[in-house]
Amino acid sequence: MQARIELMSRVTLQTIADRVGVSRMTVSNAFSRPDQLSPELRQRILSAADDLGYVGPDPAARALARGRTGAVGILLTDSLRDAFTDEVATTFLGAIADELEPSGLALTLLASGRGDIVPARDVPMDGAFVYSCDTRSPGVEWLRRRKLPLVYVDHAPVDDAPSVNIDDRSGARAAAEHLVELGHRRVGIITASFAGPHGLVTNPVSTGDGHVTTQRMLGWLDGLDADGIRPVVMQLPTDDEHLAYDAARSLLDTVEPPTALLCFSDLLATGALRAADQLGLNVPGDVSIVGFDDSTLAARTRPPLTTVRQDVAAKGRIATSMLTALIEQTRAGATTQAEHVVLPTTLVVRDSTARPRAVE
Amino acid sequence: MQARIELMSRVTLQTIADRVGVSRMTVSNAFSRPDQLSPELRQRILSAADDLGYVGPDPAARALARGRTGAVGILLTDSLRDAFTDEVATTFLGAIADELEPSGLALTLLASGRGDIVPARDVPMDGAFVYSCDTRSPGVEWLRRRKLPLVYVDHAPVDDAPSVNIDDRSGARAAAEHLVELGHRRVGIITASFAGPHGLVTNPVSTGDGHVTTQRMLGWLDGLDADGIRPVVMQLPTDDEHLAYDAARSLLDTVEPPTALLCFSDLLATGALRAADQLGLNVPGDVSIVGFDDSTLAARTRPPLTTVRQDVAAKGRIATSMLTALIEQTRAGATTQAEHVVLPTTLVVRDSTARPRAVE
DNA sequence: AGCAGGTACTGTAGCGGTACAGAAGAACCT
DNA sequence: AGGTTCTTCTGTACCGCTACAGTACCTGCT
Repeated sequence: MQARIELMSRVTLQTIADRVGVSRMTVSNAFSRPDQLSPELRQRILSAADDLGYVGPDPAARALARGRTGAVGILLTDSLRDAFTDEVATTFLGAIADELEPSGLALTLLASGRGDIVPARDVPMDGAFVYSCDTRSPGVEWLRRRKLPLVYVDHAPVDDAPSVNIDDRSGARAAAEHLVELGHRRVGIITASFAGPHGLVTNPVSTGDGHVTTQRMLGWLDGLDADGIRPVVMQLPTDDEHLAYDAARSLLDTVEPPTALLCFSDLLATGALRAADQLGLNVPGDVSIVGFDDSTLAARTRPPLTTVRQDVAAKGRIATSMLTALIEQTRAGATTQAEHVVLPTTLVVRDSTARPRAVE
Repeated sequence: MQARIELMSRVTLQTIADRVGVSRMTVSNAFSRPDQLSPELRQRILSAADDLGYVGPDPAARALARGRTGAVGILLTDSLRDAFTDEVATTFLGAIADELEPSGLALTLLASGRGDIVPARDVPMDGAFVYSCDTRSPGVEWLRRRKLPLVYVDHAPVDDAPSVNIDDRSGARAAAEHLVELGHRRVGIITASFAGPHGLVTNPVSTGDGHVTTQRMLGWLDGLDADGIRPVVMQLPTDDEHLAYDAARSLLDTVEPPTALLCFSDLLATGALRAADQLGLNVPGDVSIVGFDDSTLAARTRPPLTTVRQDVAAKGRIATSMLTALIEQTRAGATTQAEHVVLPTTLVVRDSTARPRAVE
């Protein structure tokens, strides 16, 4: 117990220790390991701390000493604003936040960080989610280099780290097959890809695409190829309703328009619905439209959308338990084979798809 | 330069210093203050660091030494999941995230934290937003005790801390006056309050309510009182469309139903619209309905909603610049009078309000 | 009496950085 | 030559806390 000079300075464990006449360590224990000292002494310490206006061990100092911060990060490719506009993303975030709550971990949103401060590199955290990011994004690279426990979501699986995906390919395939079964032969696709070329695309599977984009495209092609159908593909730079509207207009306003449209998301599908409406085309009479995700939007459009359902909340829950487990494991020094979960998708048929007029 | 034993242990500044043959401080400078050493040496150090797989100064250690973490928190009363379901909240979060990006600060969502880990107390951060929280919530208390720079949003202003609010009261009043001017005399109110009693309420202004709830109620009453109108008030525990549906049904399905409904949010208003529809009542022919917020929902309902517009994005931007300024100030030791911003609200008249039949 | 086993508290040695005040030499000026 | 100023690097002293290995004393058992 060395009585340090007690200036007006900050109240620390030492301040309290000096006041009560015990060692700093005992004060620390009073806060962090109550079983290490007698209840009476602990009470004395706690009330002295209260007198001095001490709130509790400084989180930053504690983080350094303990080696953990109490927060996990989530890296999102898009600007964070976009993440908050997209219903699928917000649902996912909500599920994570919810699932994280009992563990007491906070969720830190990692901006891409222009300039010299890069959150993925500079923010203290115990682990992170990589959500729907480009594998080559600098943020991902930083997180990996930091050797943080990572869980990839909607992202091409990386060997050594656990991942959660949905079965995008099968879902897309089911959607395509559904159209084929109805008798459609001229099919348009409206998809979104931050990488690839935009506009009308001839070779729809490009290498630079995000995992989800690629998988869905492969699935659609799987379903169409069987019948030799070559779709017309419009690729948008983002998942935006207005862009989809324009794209759908230009696809539908031709001499021999597609009788059905496969869309990357329900949001794009609503744009397509609006375009059809604008052109005086009946859905599903003149053109069938299929979405993806089965967001709340899908059931509310007119007509309600045929779409591919994914369980976004489950994705969030599973990712979270994987991450907390991984953090635990890493701390314990254990090494387990990384798990790669793929959640099922199911086709939900509503009223936006029907047989094309020609075959009726 | 003391050559510490170099085990398989972690790579730190010292490891690199030993390797290159300079002091640890110089290595630190190579990363954090490039102007303090010659470009050549810096390059040597950086490449040595790269060889050793060093990512950069450990964020937790740096946070302790520098006294800042690079993240700000946001405390939300509701479960975080709710925050992600509500469009107003997500828009607000998006605006904050966006505005925060250039500063390189990350945004940490503070869960209320059951159990012994309380993020508001235990997570390292440089400041925080208190968004639409109960003044007496334990989270707020912890943040205040930590003496963190705080900005209150949609929260009763606290003297010493800056705050951002919208003019809820005037907005609500304008909505009420609009109905009065149209000739409505029997008015119902559907509001949400996590505190007060729920169901039919006789004394609509209770003390335990949130600031926003109280202000809107006062505004509505301001507008109705002038003409001696005593509204029927239904108070819901949360901002939920289904609850609003039920509430609206029970209000409208009576002998002498209100000819107009004032709703706490556009979301509640959509519930009310659905209820009217279900009861075979025409909006606005049989009943007028007014929302609040002017979210994207409002323009999309049938009929489009008359509502009170608030600029949520501006709220987020202003709150963010206030917080960053406050953090800067606090660091500089300056003390300024806390600013209390109130943003305007405006009535947006669309097609969900009209004169009541009786007076036509 | 002698010793194992608790319980309650303490001291030391970090955790991995950064701030700040030098120190040593080169460059510039009069 | 002597003084000033810059540039470039170094040493020390923390930041505030915790892990861990004691120490001291008390209890109970043989």
